[in-house]
Amino acid sequence: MATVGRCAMKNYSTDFPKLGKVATIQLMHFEYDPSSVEAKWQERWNEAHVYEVDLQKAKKPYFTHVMFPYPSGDKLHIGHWFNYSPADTFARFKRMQGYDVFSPIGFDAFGLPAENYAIKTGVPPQQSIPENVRTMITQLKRIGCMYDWNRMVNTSHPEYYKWTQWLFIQMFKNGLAYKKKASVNFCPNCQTVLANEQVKEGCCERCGTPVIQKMMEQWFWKITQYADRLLQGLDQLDWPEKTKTMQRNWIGRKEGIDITYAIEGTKESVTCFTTRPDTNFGVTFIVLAPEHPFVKKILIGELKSDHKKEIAAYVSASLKKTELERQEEGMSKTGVCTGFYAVNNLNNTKIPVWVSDYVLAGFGTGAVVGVPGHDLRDFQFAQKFKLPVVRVVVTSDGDTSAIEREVQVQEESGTMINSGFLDGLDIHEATEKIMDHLEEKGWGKRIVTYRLRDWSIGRQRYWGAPIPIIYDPEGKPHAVPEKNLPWLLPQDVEFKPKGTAPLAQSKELFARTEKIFGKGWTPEVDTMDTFVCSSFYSFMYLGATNERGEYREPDVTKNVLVDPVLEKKWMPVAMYIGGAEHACMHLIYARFVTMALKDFGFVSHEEPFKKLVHQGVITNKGAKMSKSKGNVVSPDAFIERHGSDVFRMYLMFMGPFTDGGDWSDTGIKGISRFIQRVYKLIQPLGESDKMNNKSVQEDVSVKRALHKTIKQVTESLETLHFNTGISGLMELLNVLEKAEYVSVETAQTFTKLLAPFAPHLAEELWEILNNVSFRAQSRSDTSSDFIINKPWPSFDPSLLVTDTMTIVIQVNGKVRGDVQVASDASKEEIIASAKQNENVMKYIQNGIKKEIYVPGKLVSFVI
RNA sequence: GCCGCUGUGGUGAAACGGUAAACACGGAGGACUUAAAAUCCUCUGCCCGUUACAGGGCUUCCCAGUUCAAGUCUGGGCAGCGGCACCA
Repeated sequence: MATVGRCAMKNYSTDFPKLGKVATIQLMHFEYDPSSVEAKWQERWNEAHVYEVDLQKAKKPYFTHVMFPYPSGDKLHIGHWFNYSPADTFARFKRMQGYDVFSPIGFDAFGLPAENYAIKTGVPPQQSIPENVRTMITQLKRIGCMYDWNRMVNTSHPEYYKWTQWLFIQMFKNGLAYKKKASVNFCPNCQTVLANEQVKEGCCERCGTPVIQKMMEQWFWKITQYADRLLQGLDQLDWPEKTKTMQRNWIGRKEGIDITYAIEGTKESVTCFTTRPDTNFGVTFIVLAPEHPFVKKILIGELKSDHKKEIAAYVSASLKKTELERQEEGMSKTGVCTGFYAVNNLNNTKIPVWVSDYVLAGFGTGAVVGVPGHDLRDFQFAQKFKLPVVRVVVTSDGDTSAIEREVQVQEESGTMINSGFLDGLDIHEATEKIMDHLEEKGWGKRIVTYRLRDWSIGRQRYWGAPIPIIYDPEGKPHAVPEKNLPWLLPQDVEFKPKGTAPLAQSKELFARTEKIFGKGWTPEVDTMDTFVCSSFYSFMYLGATNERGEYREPDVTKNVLVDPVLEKKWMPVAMYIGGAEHACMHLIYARFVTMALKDFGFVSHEEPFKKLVHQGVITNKGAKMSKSKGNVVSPDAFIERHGSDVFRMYLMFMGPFTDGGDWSDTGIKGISRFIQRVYKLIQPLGESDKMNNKSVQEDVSVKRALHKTIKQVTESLETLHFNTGISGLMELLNVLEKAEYVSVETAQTFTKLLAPFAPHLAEELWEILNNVSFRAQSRSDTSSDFIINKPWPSFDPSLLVTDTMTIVIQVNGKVRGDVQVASDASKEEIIASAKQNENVMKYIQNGIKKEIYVPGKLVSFVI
């Protein structure tokens, strides 16, 4: 129809509608044109700085943000929208509830995704990243989120990364950063070391290449020192249980004992870690990891072994295997005998010492006792190499070993046999008793182990914050003095990875180091893992001052990472929203760094995120959307056609926020219709003088429906059930459309309820309704202020009570009818009238055994 | 293998232990239109029954249990998803 866009062209001025328009308006078919209206309000919000918060003056601080994106070359995809728009709806709701909501956004601009994009396009990251950031800012602004753009952060900006470097220096000074030669995960494709957390199923988290183990001199941060605190802190957090469990499992605290065995005919001993010392009488062999020091001594000839050749071949072969190959070998065990024997002091038996790569160098002591009677892996090893199997536990069903059924069962209960002084004891009692015994004799020592490894933070890549370390001519590391920060990322390097750290090629970096520190001094050439940059960015938001990524406190020598007053006031983040995939990466690093910063005295809180929510994943035909699969759905076409409001509402309406779901655009029409219908209902109110007609009264049922909706939408938003919130608004719209008369007050309240979901349309309608109110001189909300600054409506509980109510009648649990009664009817009256129901009477003829009345709900007869 | 989550119409989904399927999509029929789109109205879980109304039976992955009453609580299966995994 020709009127498309017509409404969009008028009404933007605050001029009153001309008289005489009323009659024609009712005949016209109005359509809402989102593209111009959304642009208009985005501009006005921007001009009025509505979403900027005065952090000092704010009275009811509410700090919320989403996990910031990395600026790769791709545009914002559905996943971003599914994360950001519901988060924004929640932030708007909180703001209307009267909180000073601080909702910033930034860019995780260092690291592999950004750098890989640069490598692919051949454009250096220092050039392409700012471009991508600019594009993404434009796109983010089109969503219409209430971001405080004055406090944007960008981790690749020197103003930011000097604080990343400052953080490293604090870690170094406090003994939490150290360099050591260790077997580390290495991705041959990305040409860099990876942290344990960044290896998924033996492959690189970023590119999927099988990861290999490499001995390298690397920088680590001592996250293991915080293992127990990271574990305990979880109990206080309002986080999804699933995420807390994942962190608990990742930390993997285990209590056990280190038992030391003398090796016959040598002065050597081997220490094995076990959590099941109760089965120690069943030990028939010992297995060492190929990297174990005892094995090394054999290889260098310090210990004489007849099997040296086989051992050497085995060790070199297994060191070449990738993580994936080790895993794929699965159940088939390999290994070689060393020819040495250990002595089990408990029963004075001689047990052979073997080498096998099913024992991991990095866990426990890198040596285990083989208990083939009660451990599947040991059993398989024993079978393969014809080693004896001894059973020492009888389970309750009389089975001496689960192994007999070819399944590994970690007995939860059972009784000891074949175990000397432990015989007859329950396995738990036996565990305690033998640990006491071993400690008394000096053969063992109770110990707690963790699965958690120290965080390997060095990367042999270009696009990251340089590690602020310099080496003196003796090779001893020193921190770059704070006054020399930012320790700039050199520009004179080829950024494409070649297996060595790109910074090592920088003449400028080496010259700079010698110039400042003297001849013979050299710089560290690794850069930091991007997860270091993102481990403290919430604090950085509080110190950011503008959209260019500059900060309030540029001087790192003052050690003020964040203004302590602001930090106390705003942290921890009240609501943090982002993907569950960060459960054991970013979310554990950020907690560790916050704890360390607290211990160093720079911040007052120990946990960064008080409440955490994960949005679900949007898939396409069941598969995760990814560029490589070519199944990424772009939001652009939908926004072009329906506008941001409709698109974000559709994403919220699709299903529960935390569930995600499979993408399909079949329902977006429903939301688009809803938006049009809302406009069609409310827009004419702004043009007519209908509301001045005092002879027409709004029906009480309309008020009642309105208040029911206020309650429903408020509760839905509080619990992030956006889908049911929207359906509540739809139900109300259905009522309003059928009503003969809708008051301006009702329309205003409806618009407020709509505001967090469809902010642009709500502002538009608010403006329209305010013009009317102003003319009518009858409203208090007459200012031309934004709807986002208006208070969230509250409901009147008395309006939720109706005069009559429907009581359902059940007989033996089956519904047999219902009855209308007055709201204030007594139990007796209600039961009496229930018995009068014609259909019910058929069933209760033979007498009633029991009568149950659930107030306001139902009557249940048992016959 | 271990840990966690999920399972409801043709579809996305609702449902303080209390009328299962709200809201929406899709579908069918109708109105308007030269026509299409858009819009509006009616119907829409399955089966029996009736000209029509009434009625009745069945139904939330499967099997038990608790309860006047179970999608919801308990136990045991099955299926799917996610995390961890040769971790001693």
